[in-house]
Amino acid sequence: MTLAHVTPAVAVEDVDAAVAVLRARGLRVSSARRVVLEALFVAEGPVSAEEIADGVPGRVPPSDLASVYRNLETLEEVGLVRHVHLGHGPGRYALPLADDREYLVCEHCDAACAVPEAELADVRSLIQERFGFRPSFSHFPIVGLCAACALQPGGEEESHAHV
Amino acid sequence: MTLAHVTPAVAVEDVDAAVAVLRARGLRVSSARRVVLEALFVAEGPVSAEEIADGVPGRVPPSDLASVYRNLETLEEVGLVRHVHLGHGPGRYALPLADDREYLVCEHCDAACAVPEAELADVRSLIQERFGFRPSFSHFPIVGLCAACALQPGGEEESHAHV
DNA sequence: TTCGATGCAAATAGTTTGCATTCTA
DNA sequence: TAGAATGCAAACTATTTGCATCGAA
Repeated sequence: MTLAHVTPAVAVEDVDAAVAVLRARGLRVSSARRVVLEALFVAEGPVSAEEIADGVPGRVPPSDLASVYRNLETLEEVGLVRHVHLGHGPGRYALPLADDREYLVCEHCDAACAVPEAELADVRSLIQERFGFRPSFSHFPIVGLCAACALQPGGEEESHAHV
Repeated sequence: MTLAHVTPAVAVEDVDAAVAVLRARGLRVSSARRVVLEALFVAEGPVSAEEIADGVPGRVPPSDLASVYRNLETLEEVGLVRHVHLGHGPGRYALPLADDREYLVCEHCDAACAVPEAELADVRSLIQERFGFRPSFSHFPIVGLCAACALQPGGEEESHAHV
């Protein structure tokens, strides 16, 4: 599954809008599929398939993990979902919101810091000019040390991730 | 295993030199451990643990995969080995050679293009100035589209990886 | 002769697939 | 009511761990 063909993002403002997109593409709107969308709308940032399958108490019912994966794949083909690999750990899925954000992931404390994608524009063009290589920080983001962890070389094992 | 403490690289020119380093650290030199080193010296670039365990016909005998992982971990703690995550797929291990190289990985054709780490210096400093974030392209390299794949948006499923 | 390292097997995490059943369109 | 999607179980990939045995120092 080398996302060779990255479907253009389809930003929608609520579950109903997403559902309309699905119908427009001739896809069925099952409750399992709707639940995945609900979980993504409730989520504050990129979440794992397992977190989606677990549901959100009182807000989103739990669902079958395999179906979640299948639905995420379908939704991503449609453009309603994107996924990122934030260093180690499971892939994380999110809605492509209006303000596109990319991540800087700290490999020490696991914090993922979201920056507007525009702010990486000249990093991207610097790399493209020099190597003829067009980096995409949206699927495999930049990993390194956040400001805090760069300073203190010794300790700090706390994870203050805010994905 | 969040490589919080990245051991300084120890570049050696042959298996015997590596073995000497092990002994100096009070580590034992078993045949399994020596075989991992031999495989890494024979390898042309970063290889997976499984490739090491499979051995090289006529040159390096196959070995137990679990032991390979344990030895790679030990060798990495000593600084004799580094590992990278080249997009999807297994982690890949290599000796830290004198001329440090980092990778640009094409997510379309899987080619991994090695560039001298010095050539990424100002990409690194641009990111550090702007975000106070110190990127490390050595563990999770930059992923995107290589020159060839960036040009032809449609086809091309061939993998011309040269890691 | 000790304790680090091995090799096998089993466990684990993340993800995918097969298949009979369910339910949307 | 056709066939898309589900849900469960099982397979799969990458990696780790338990444990009895072996062997380097």
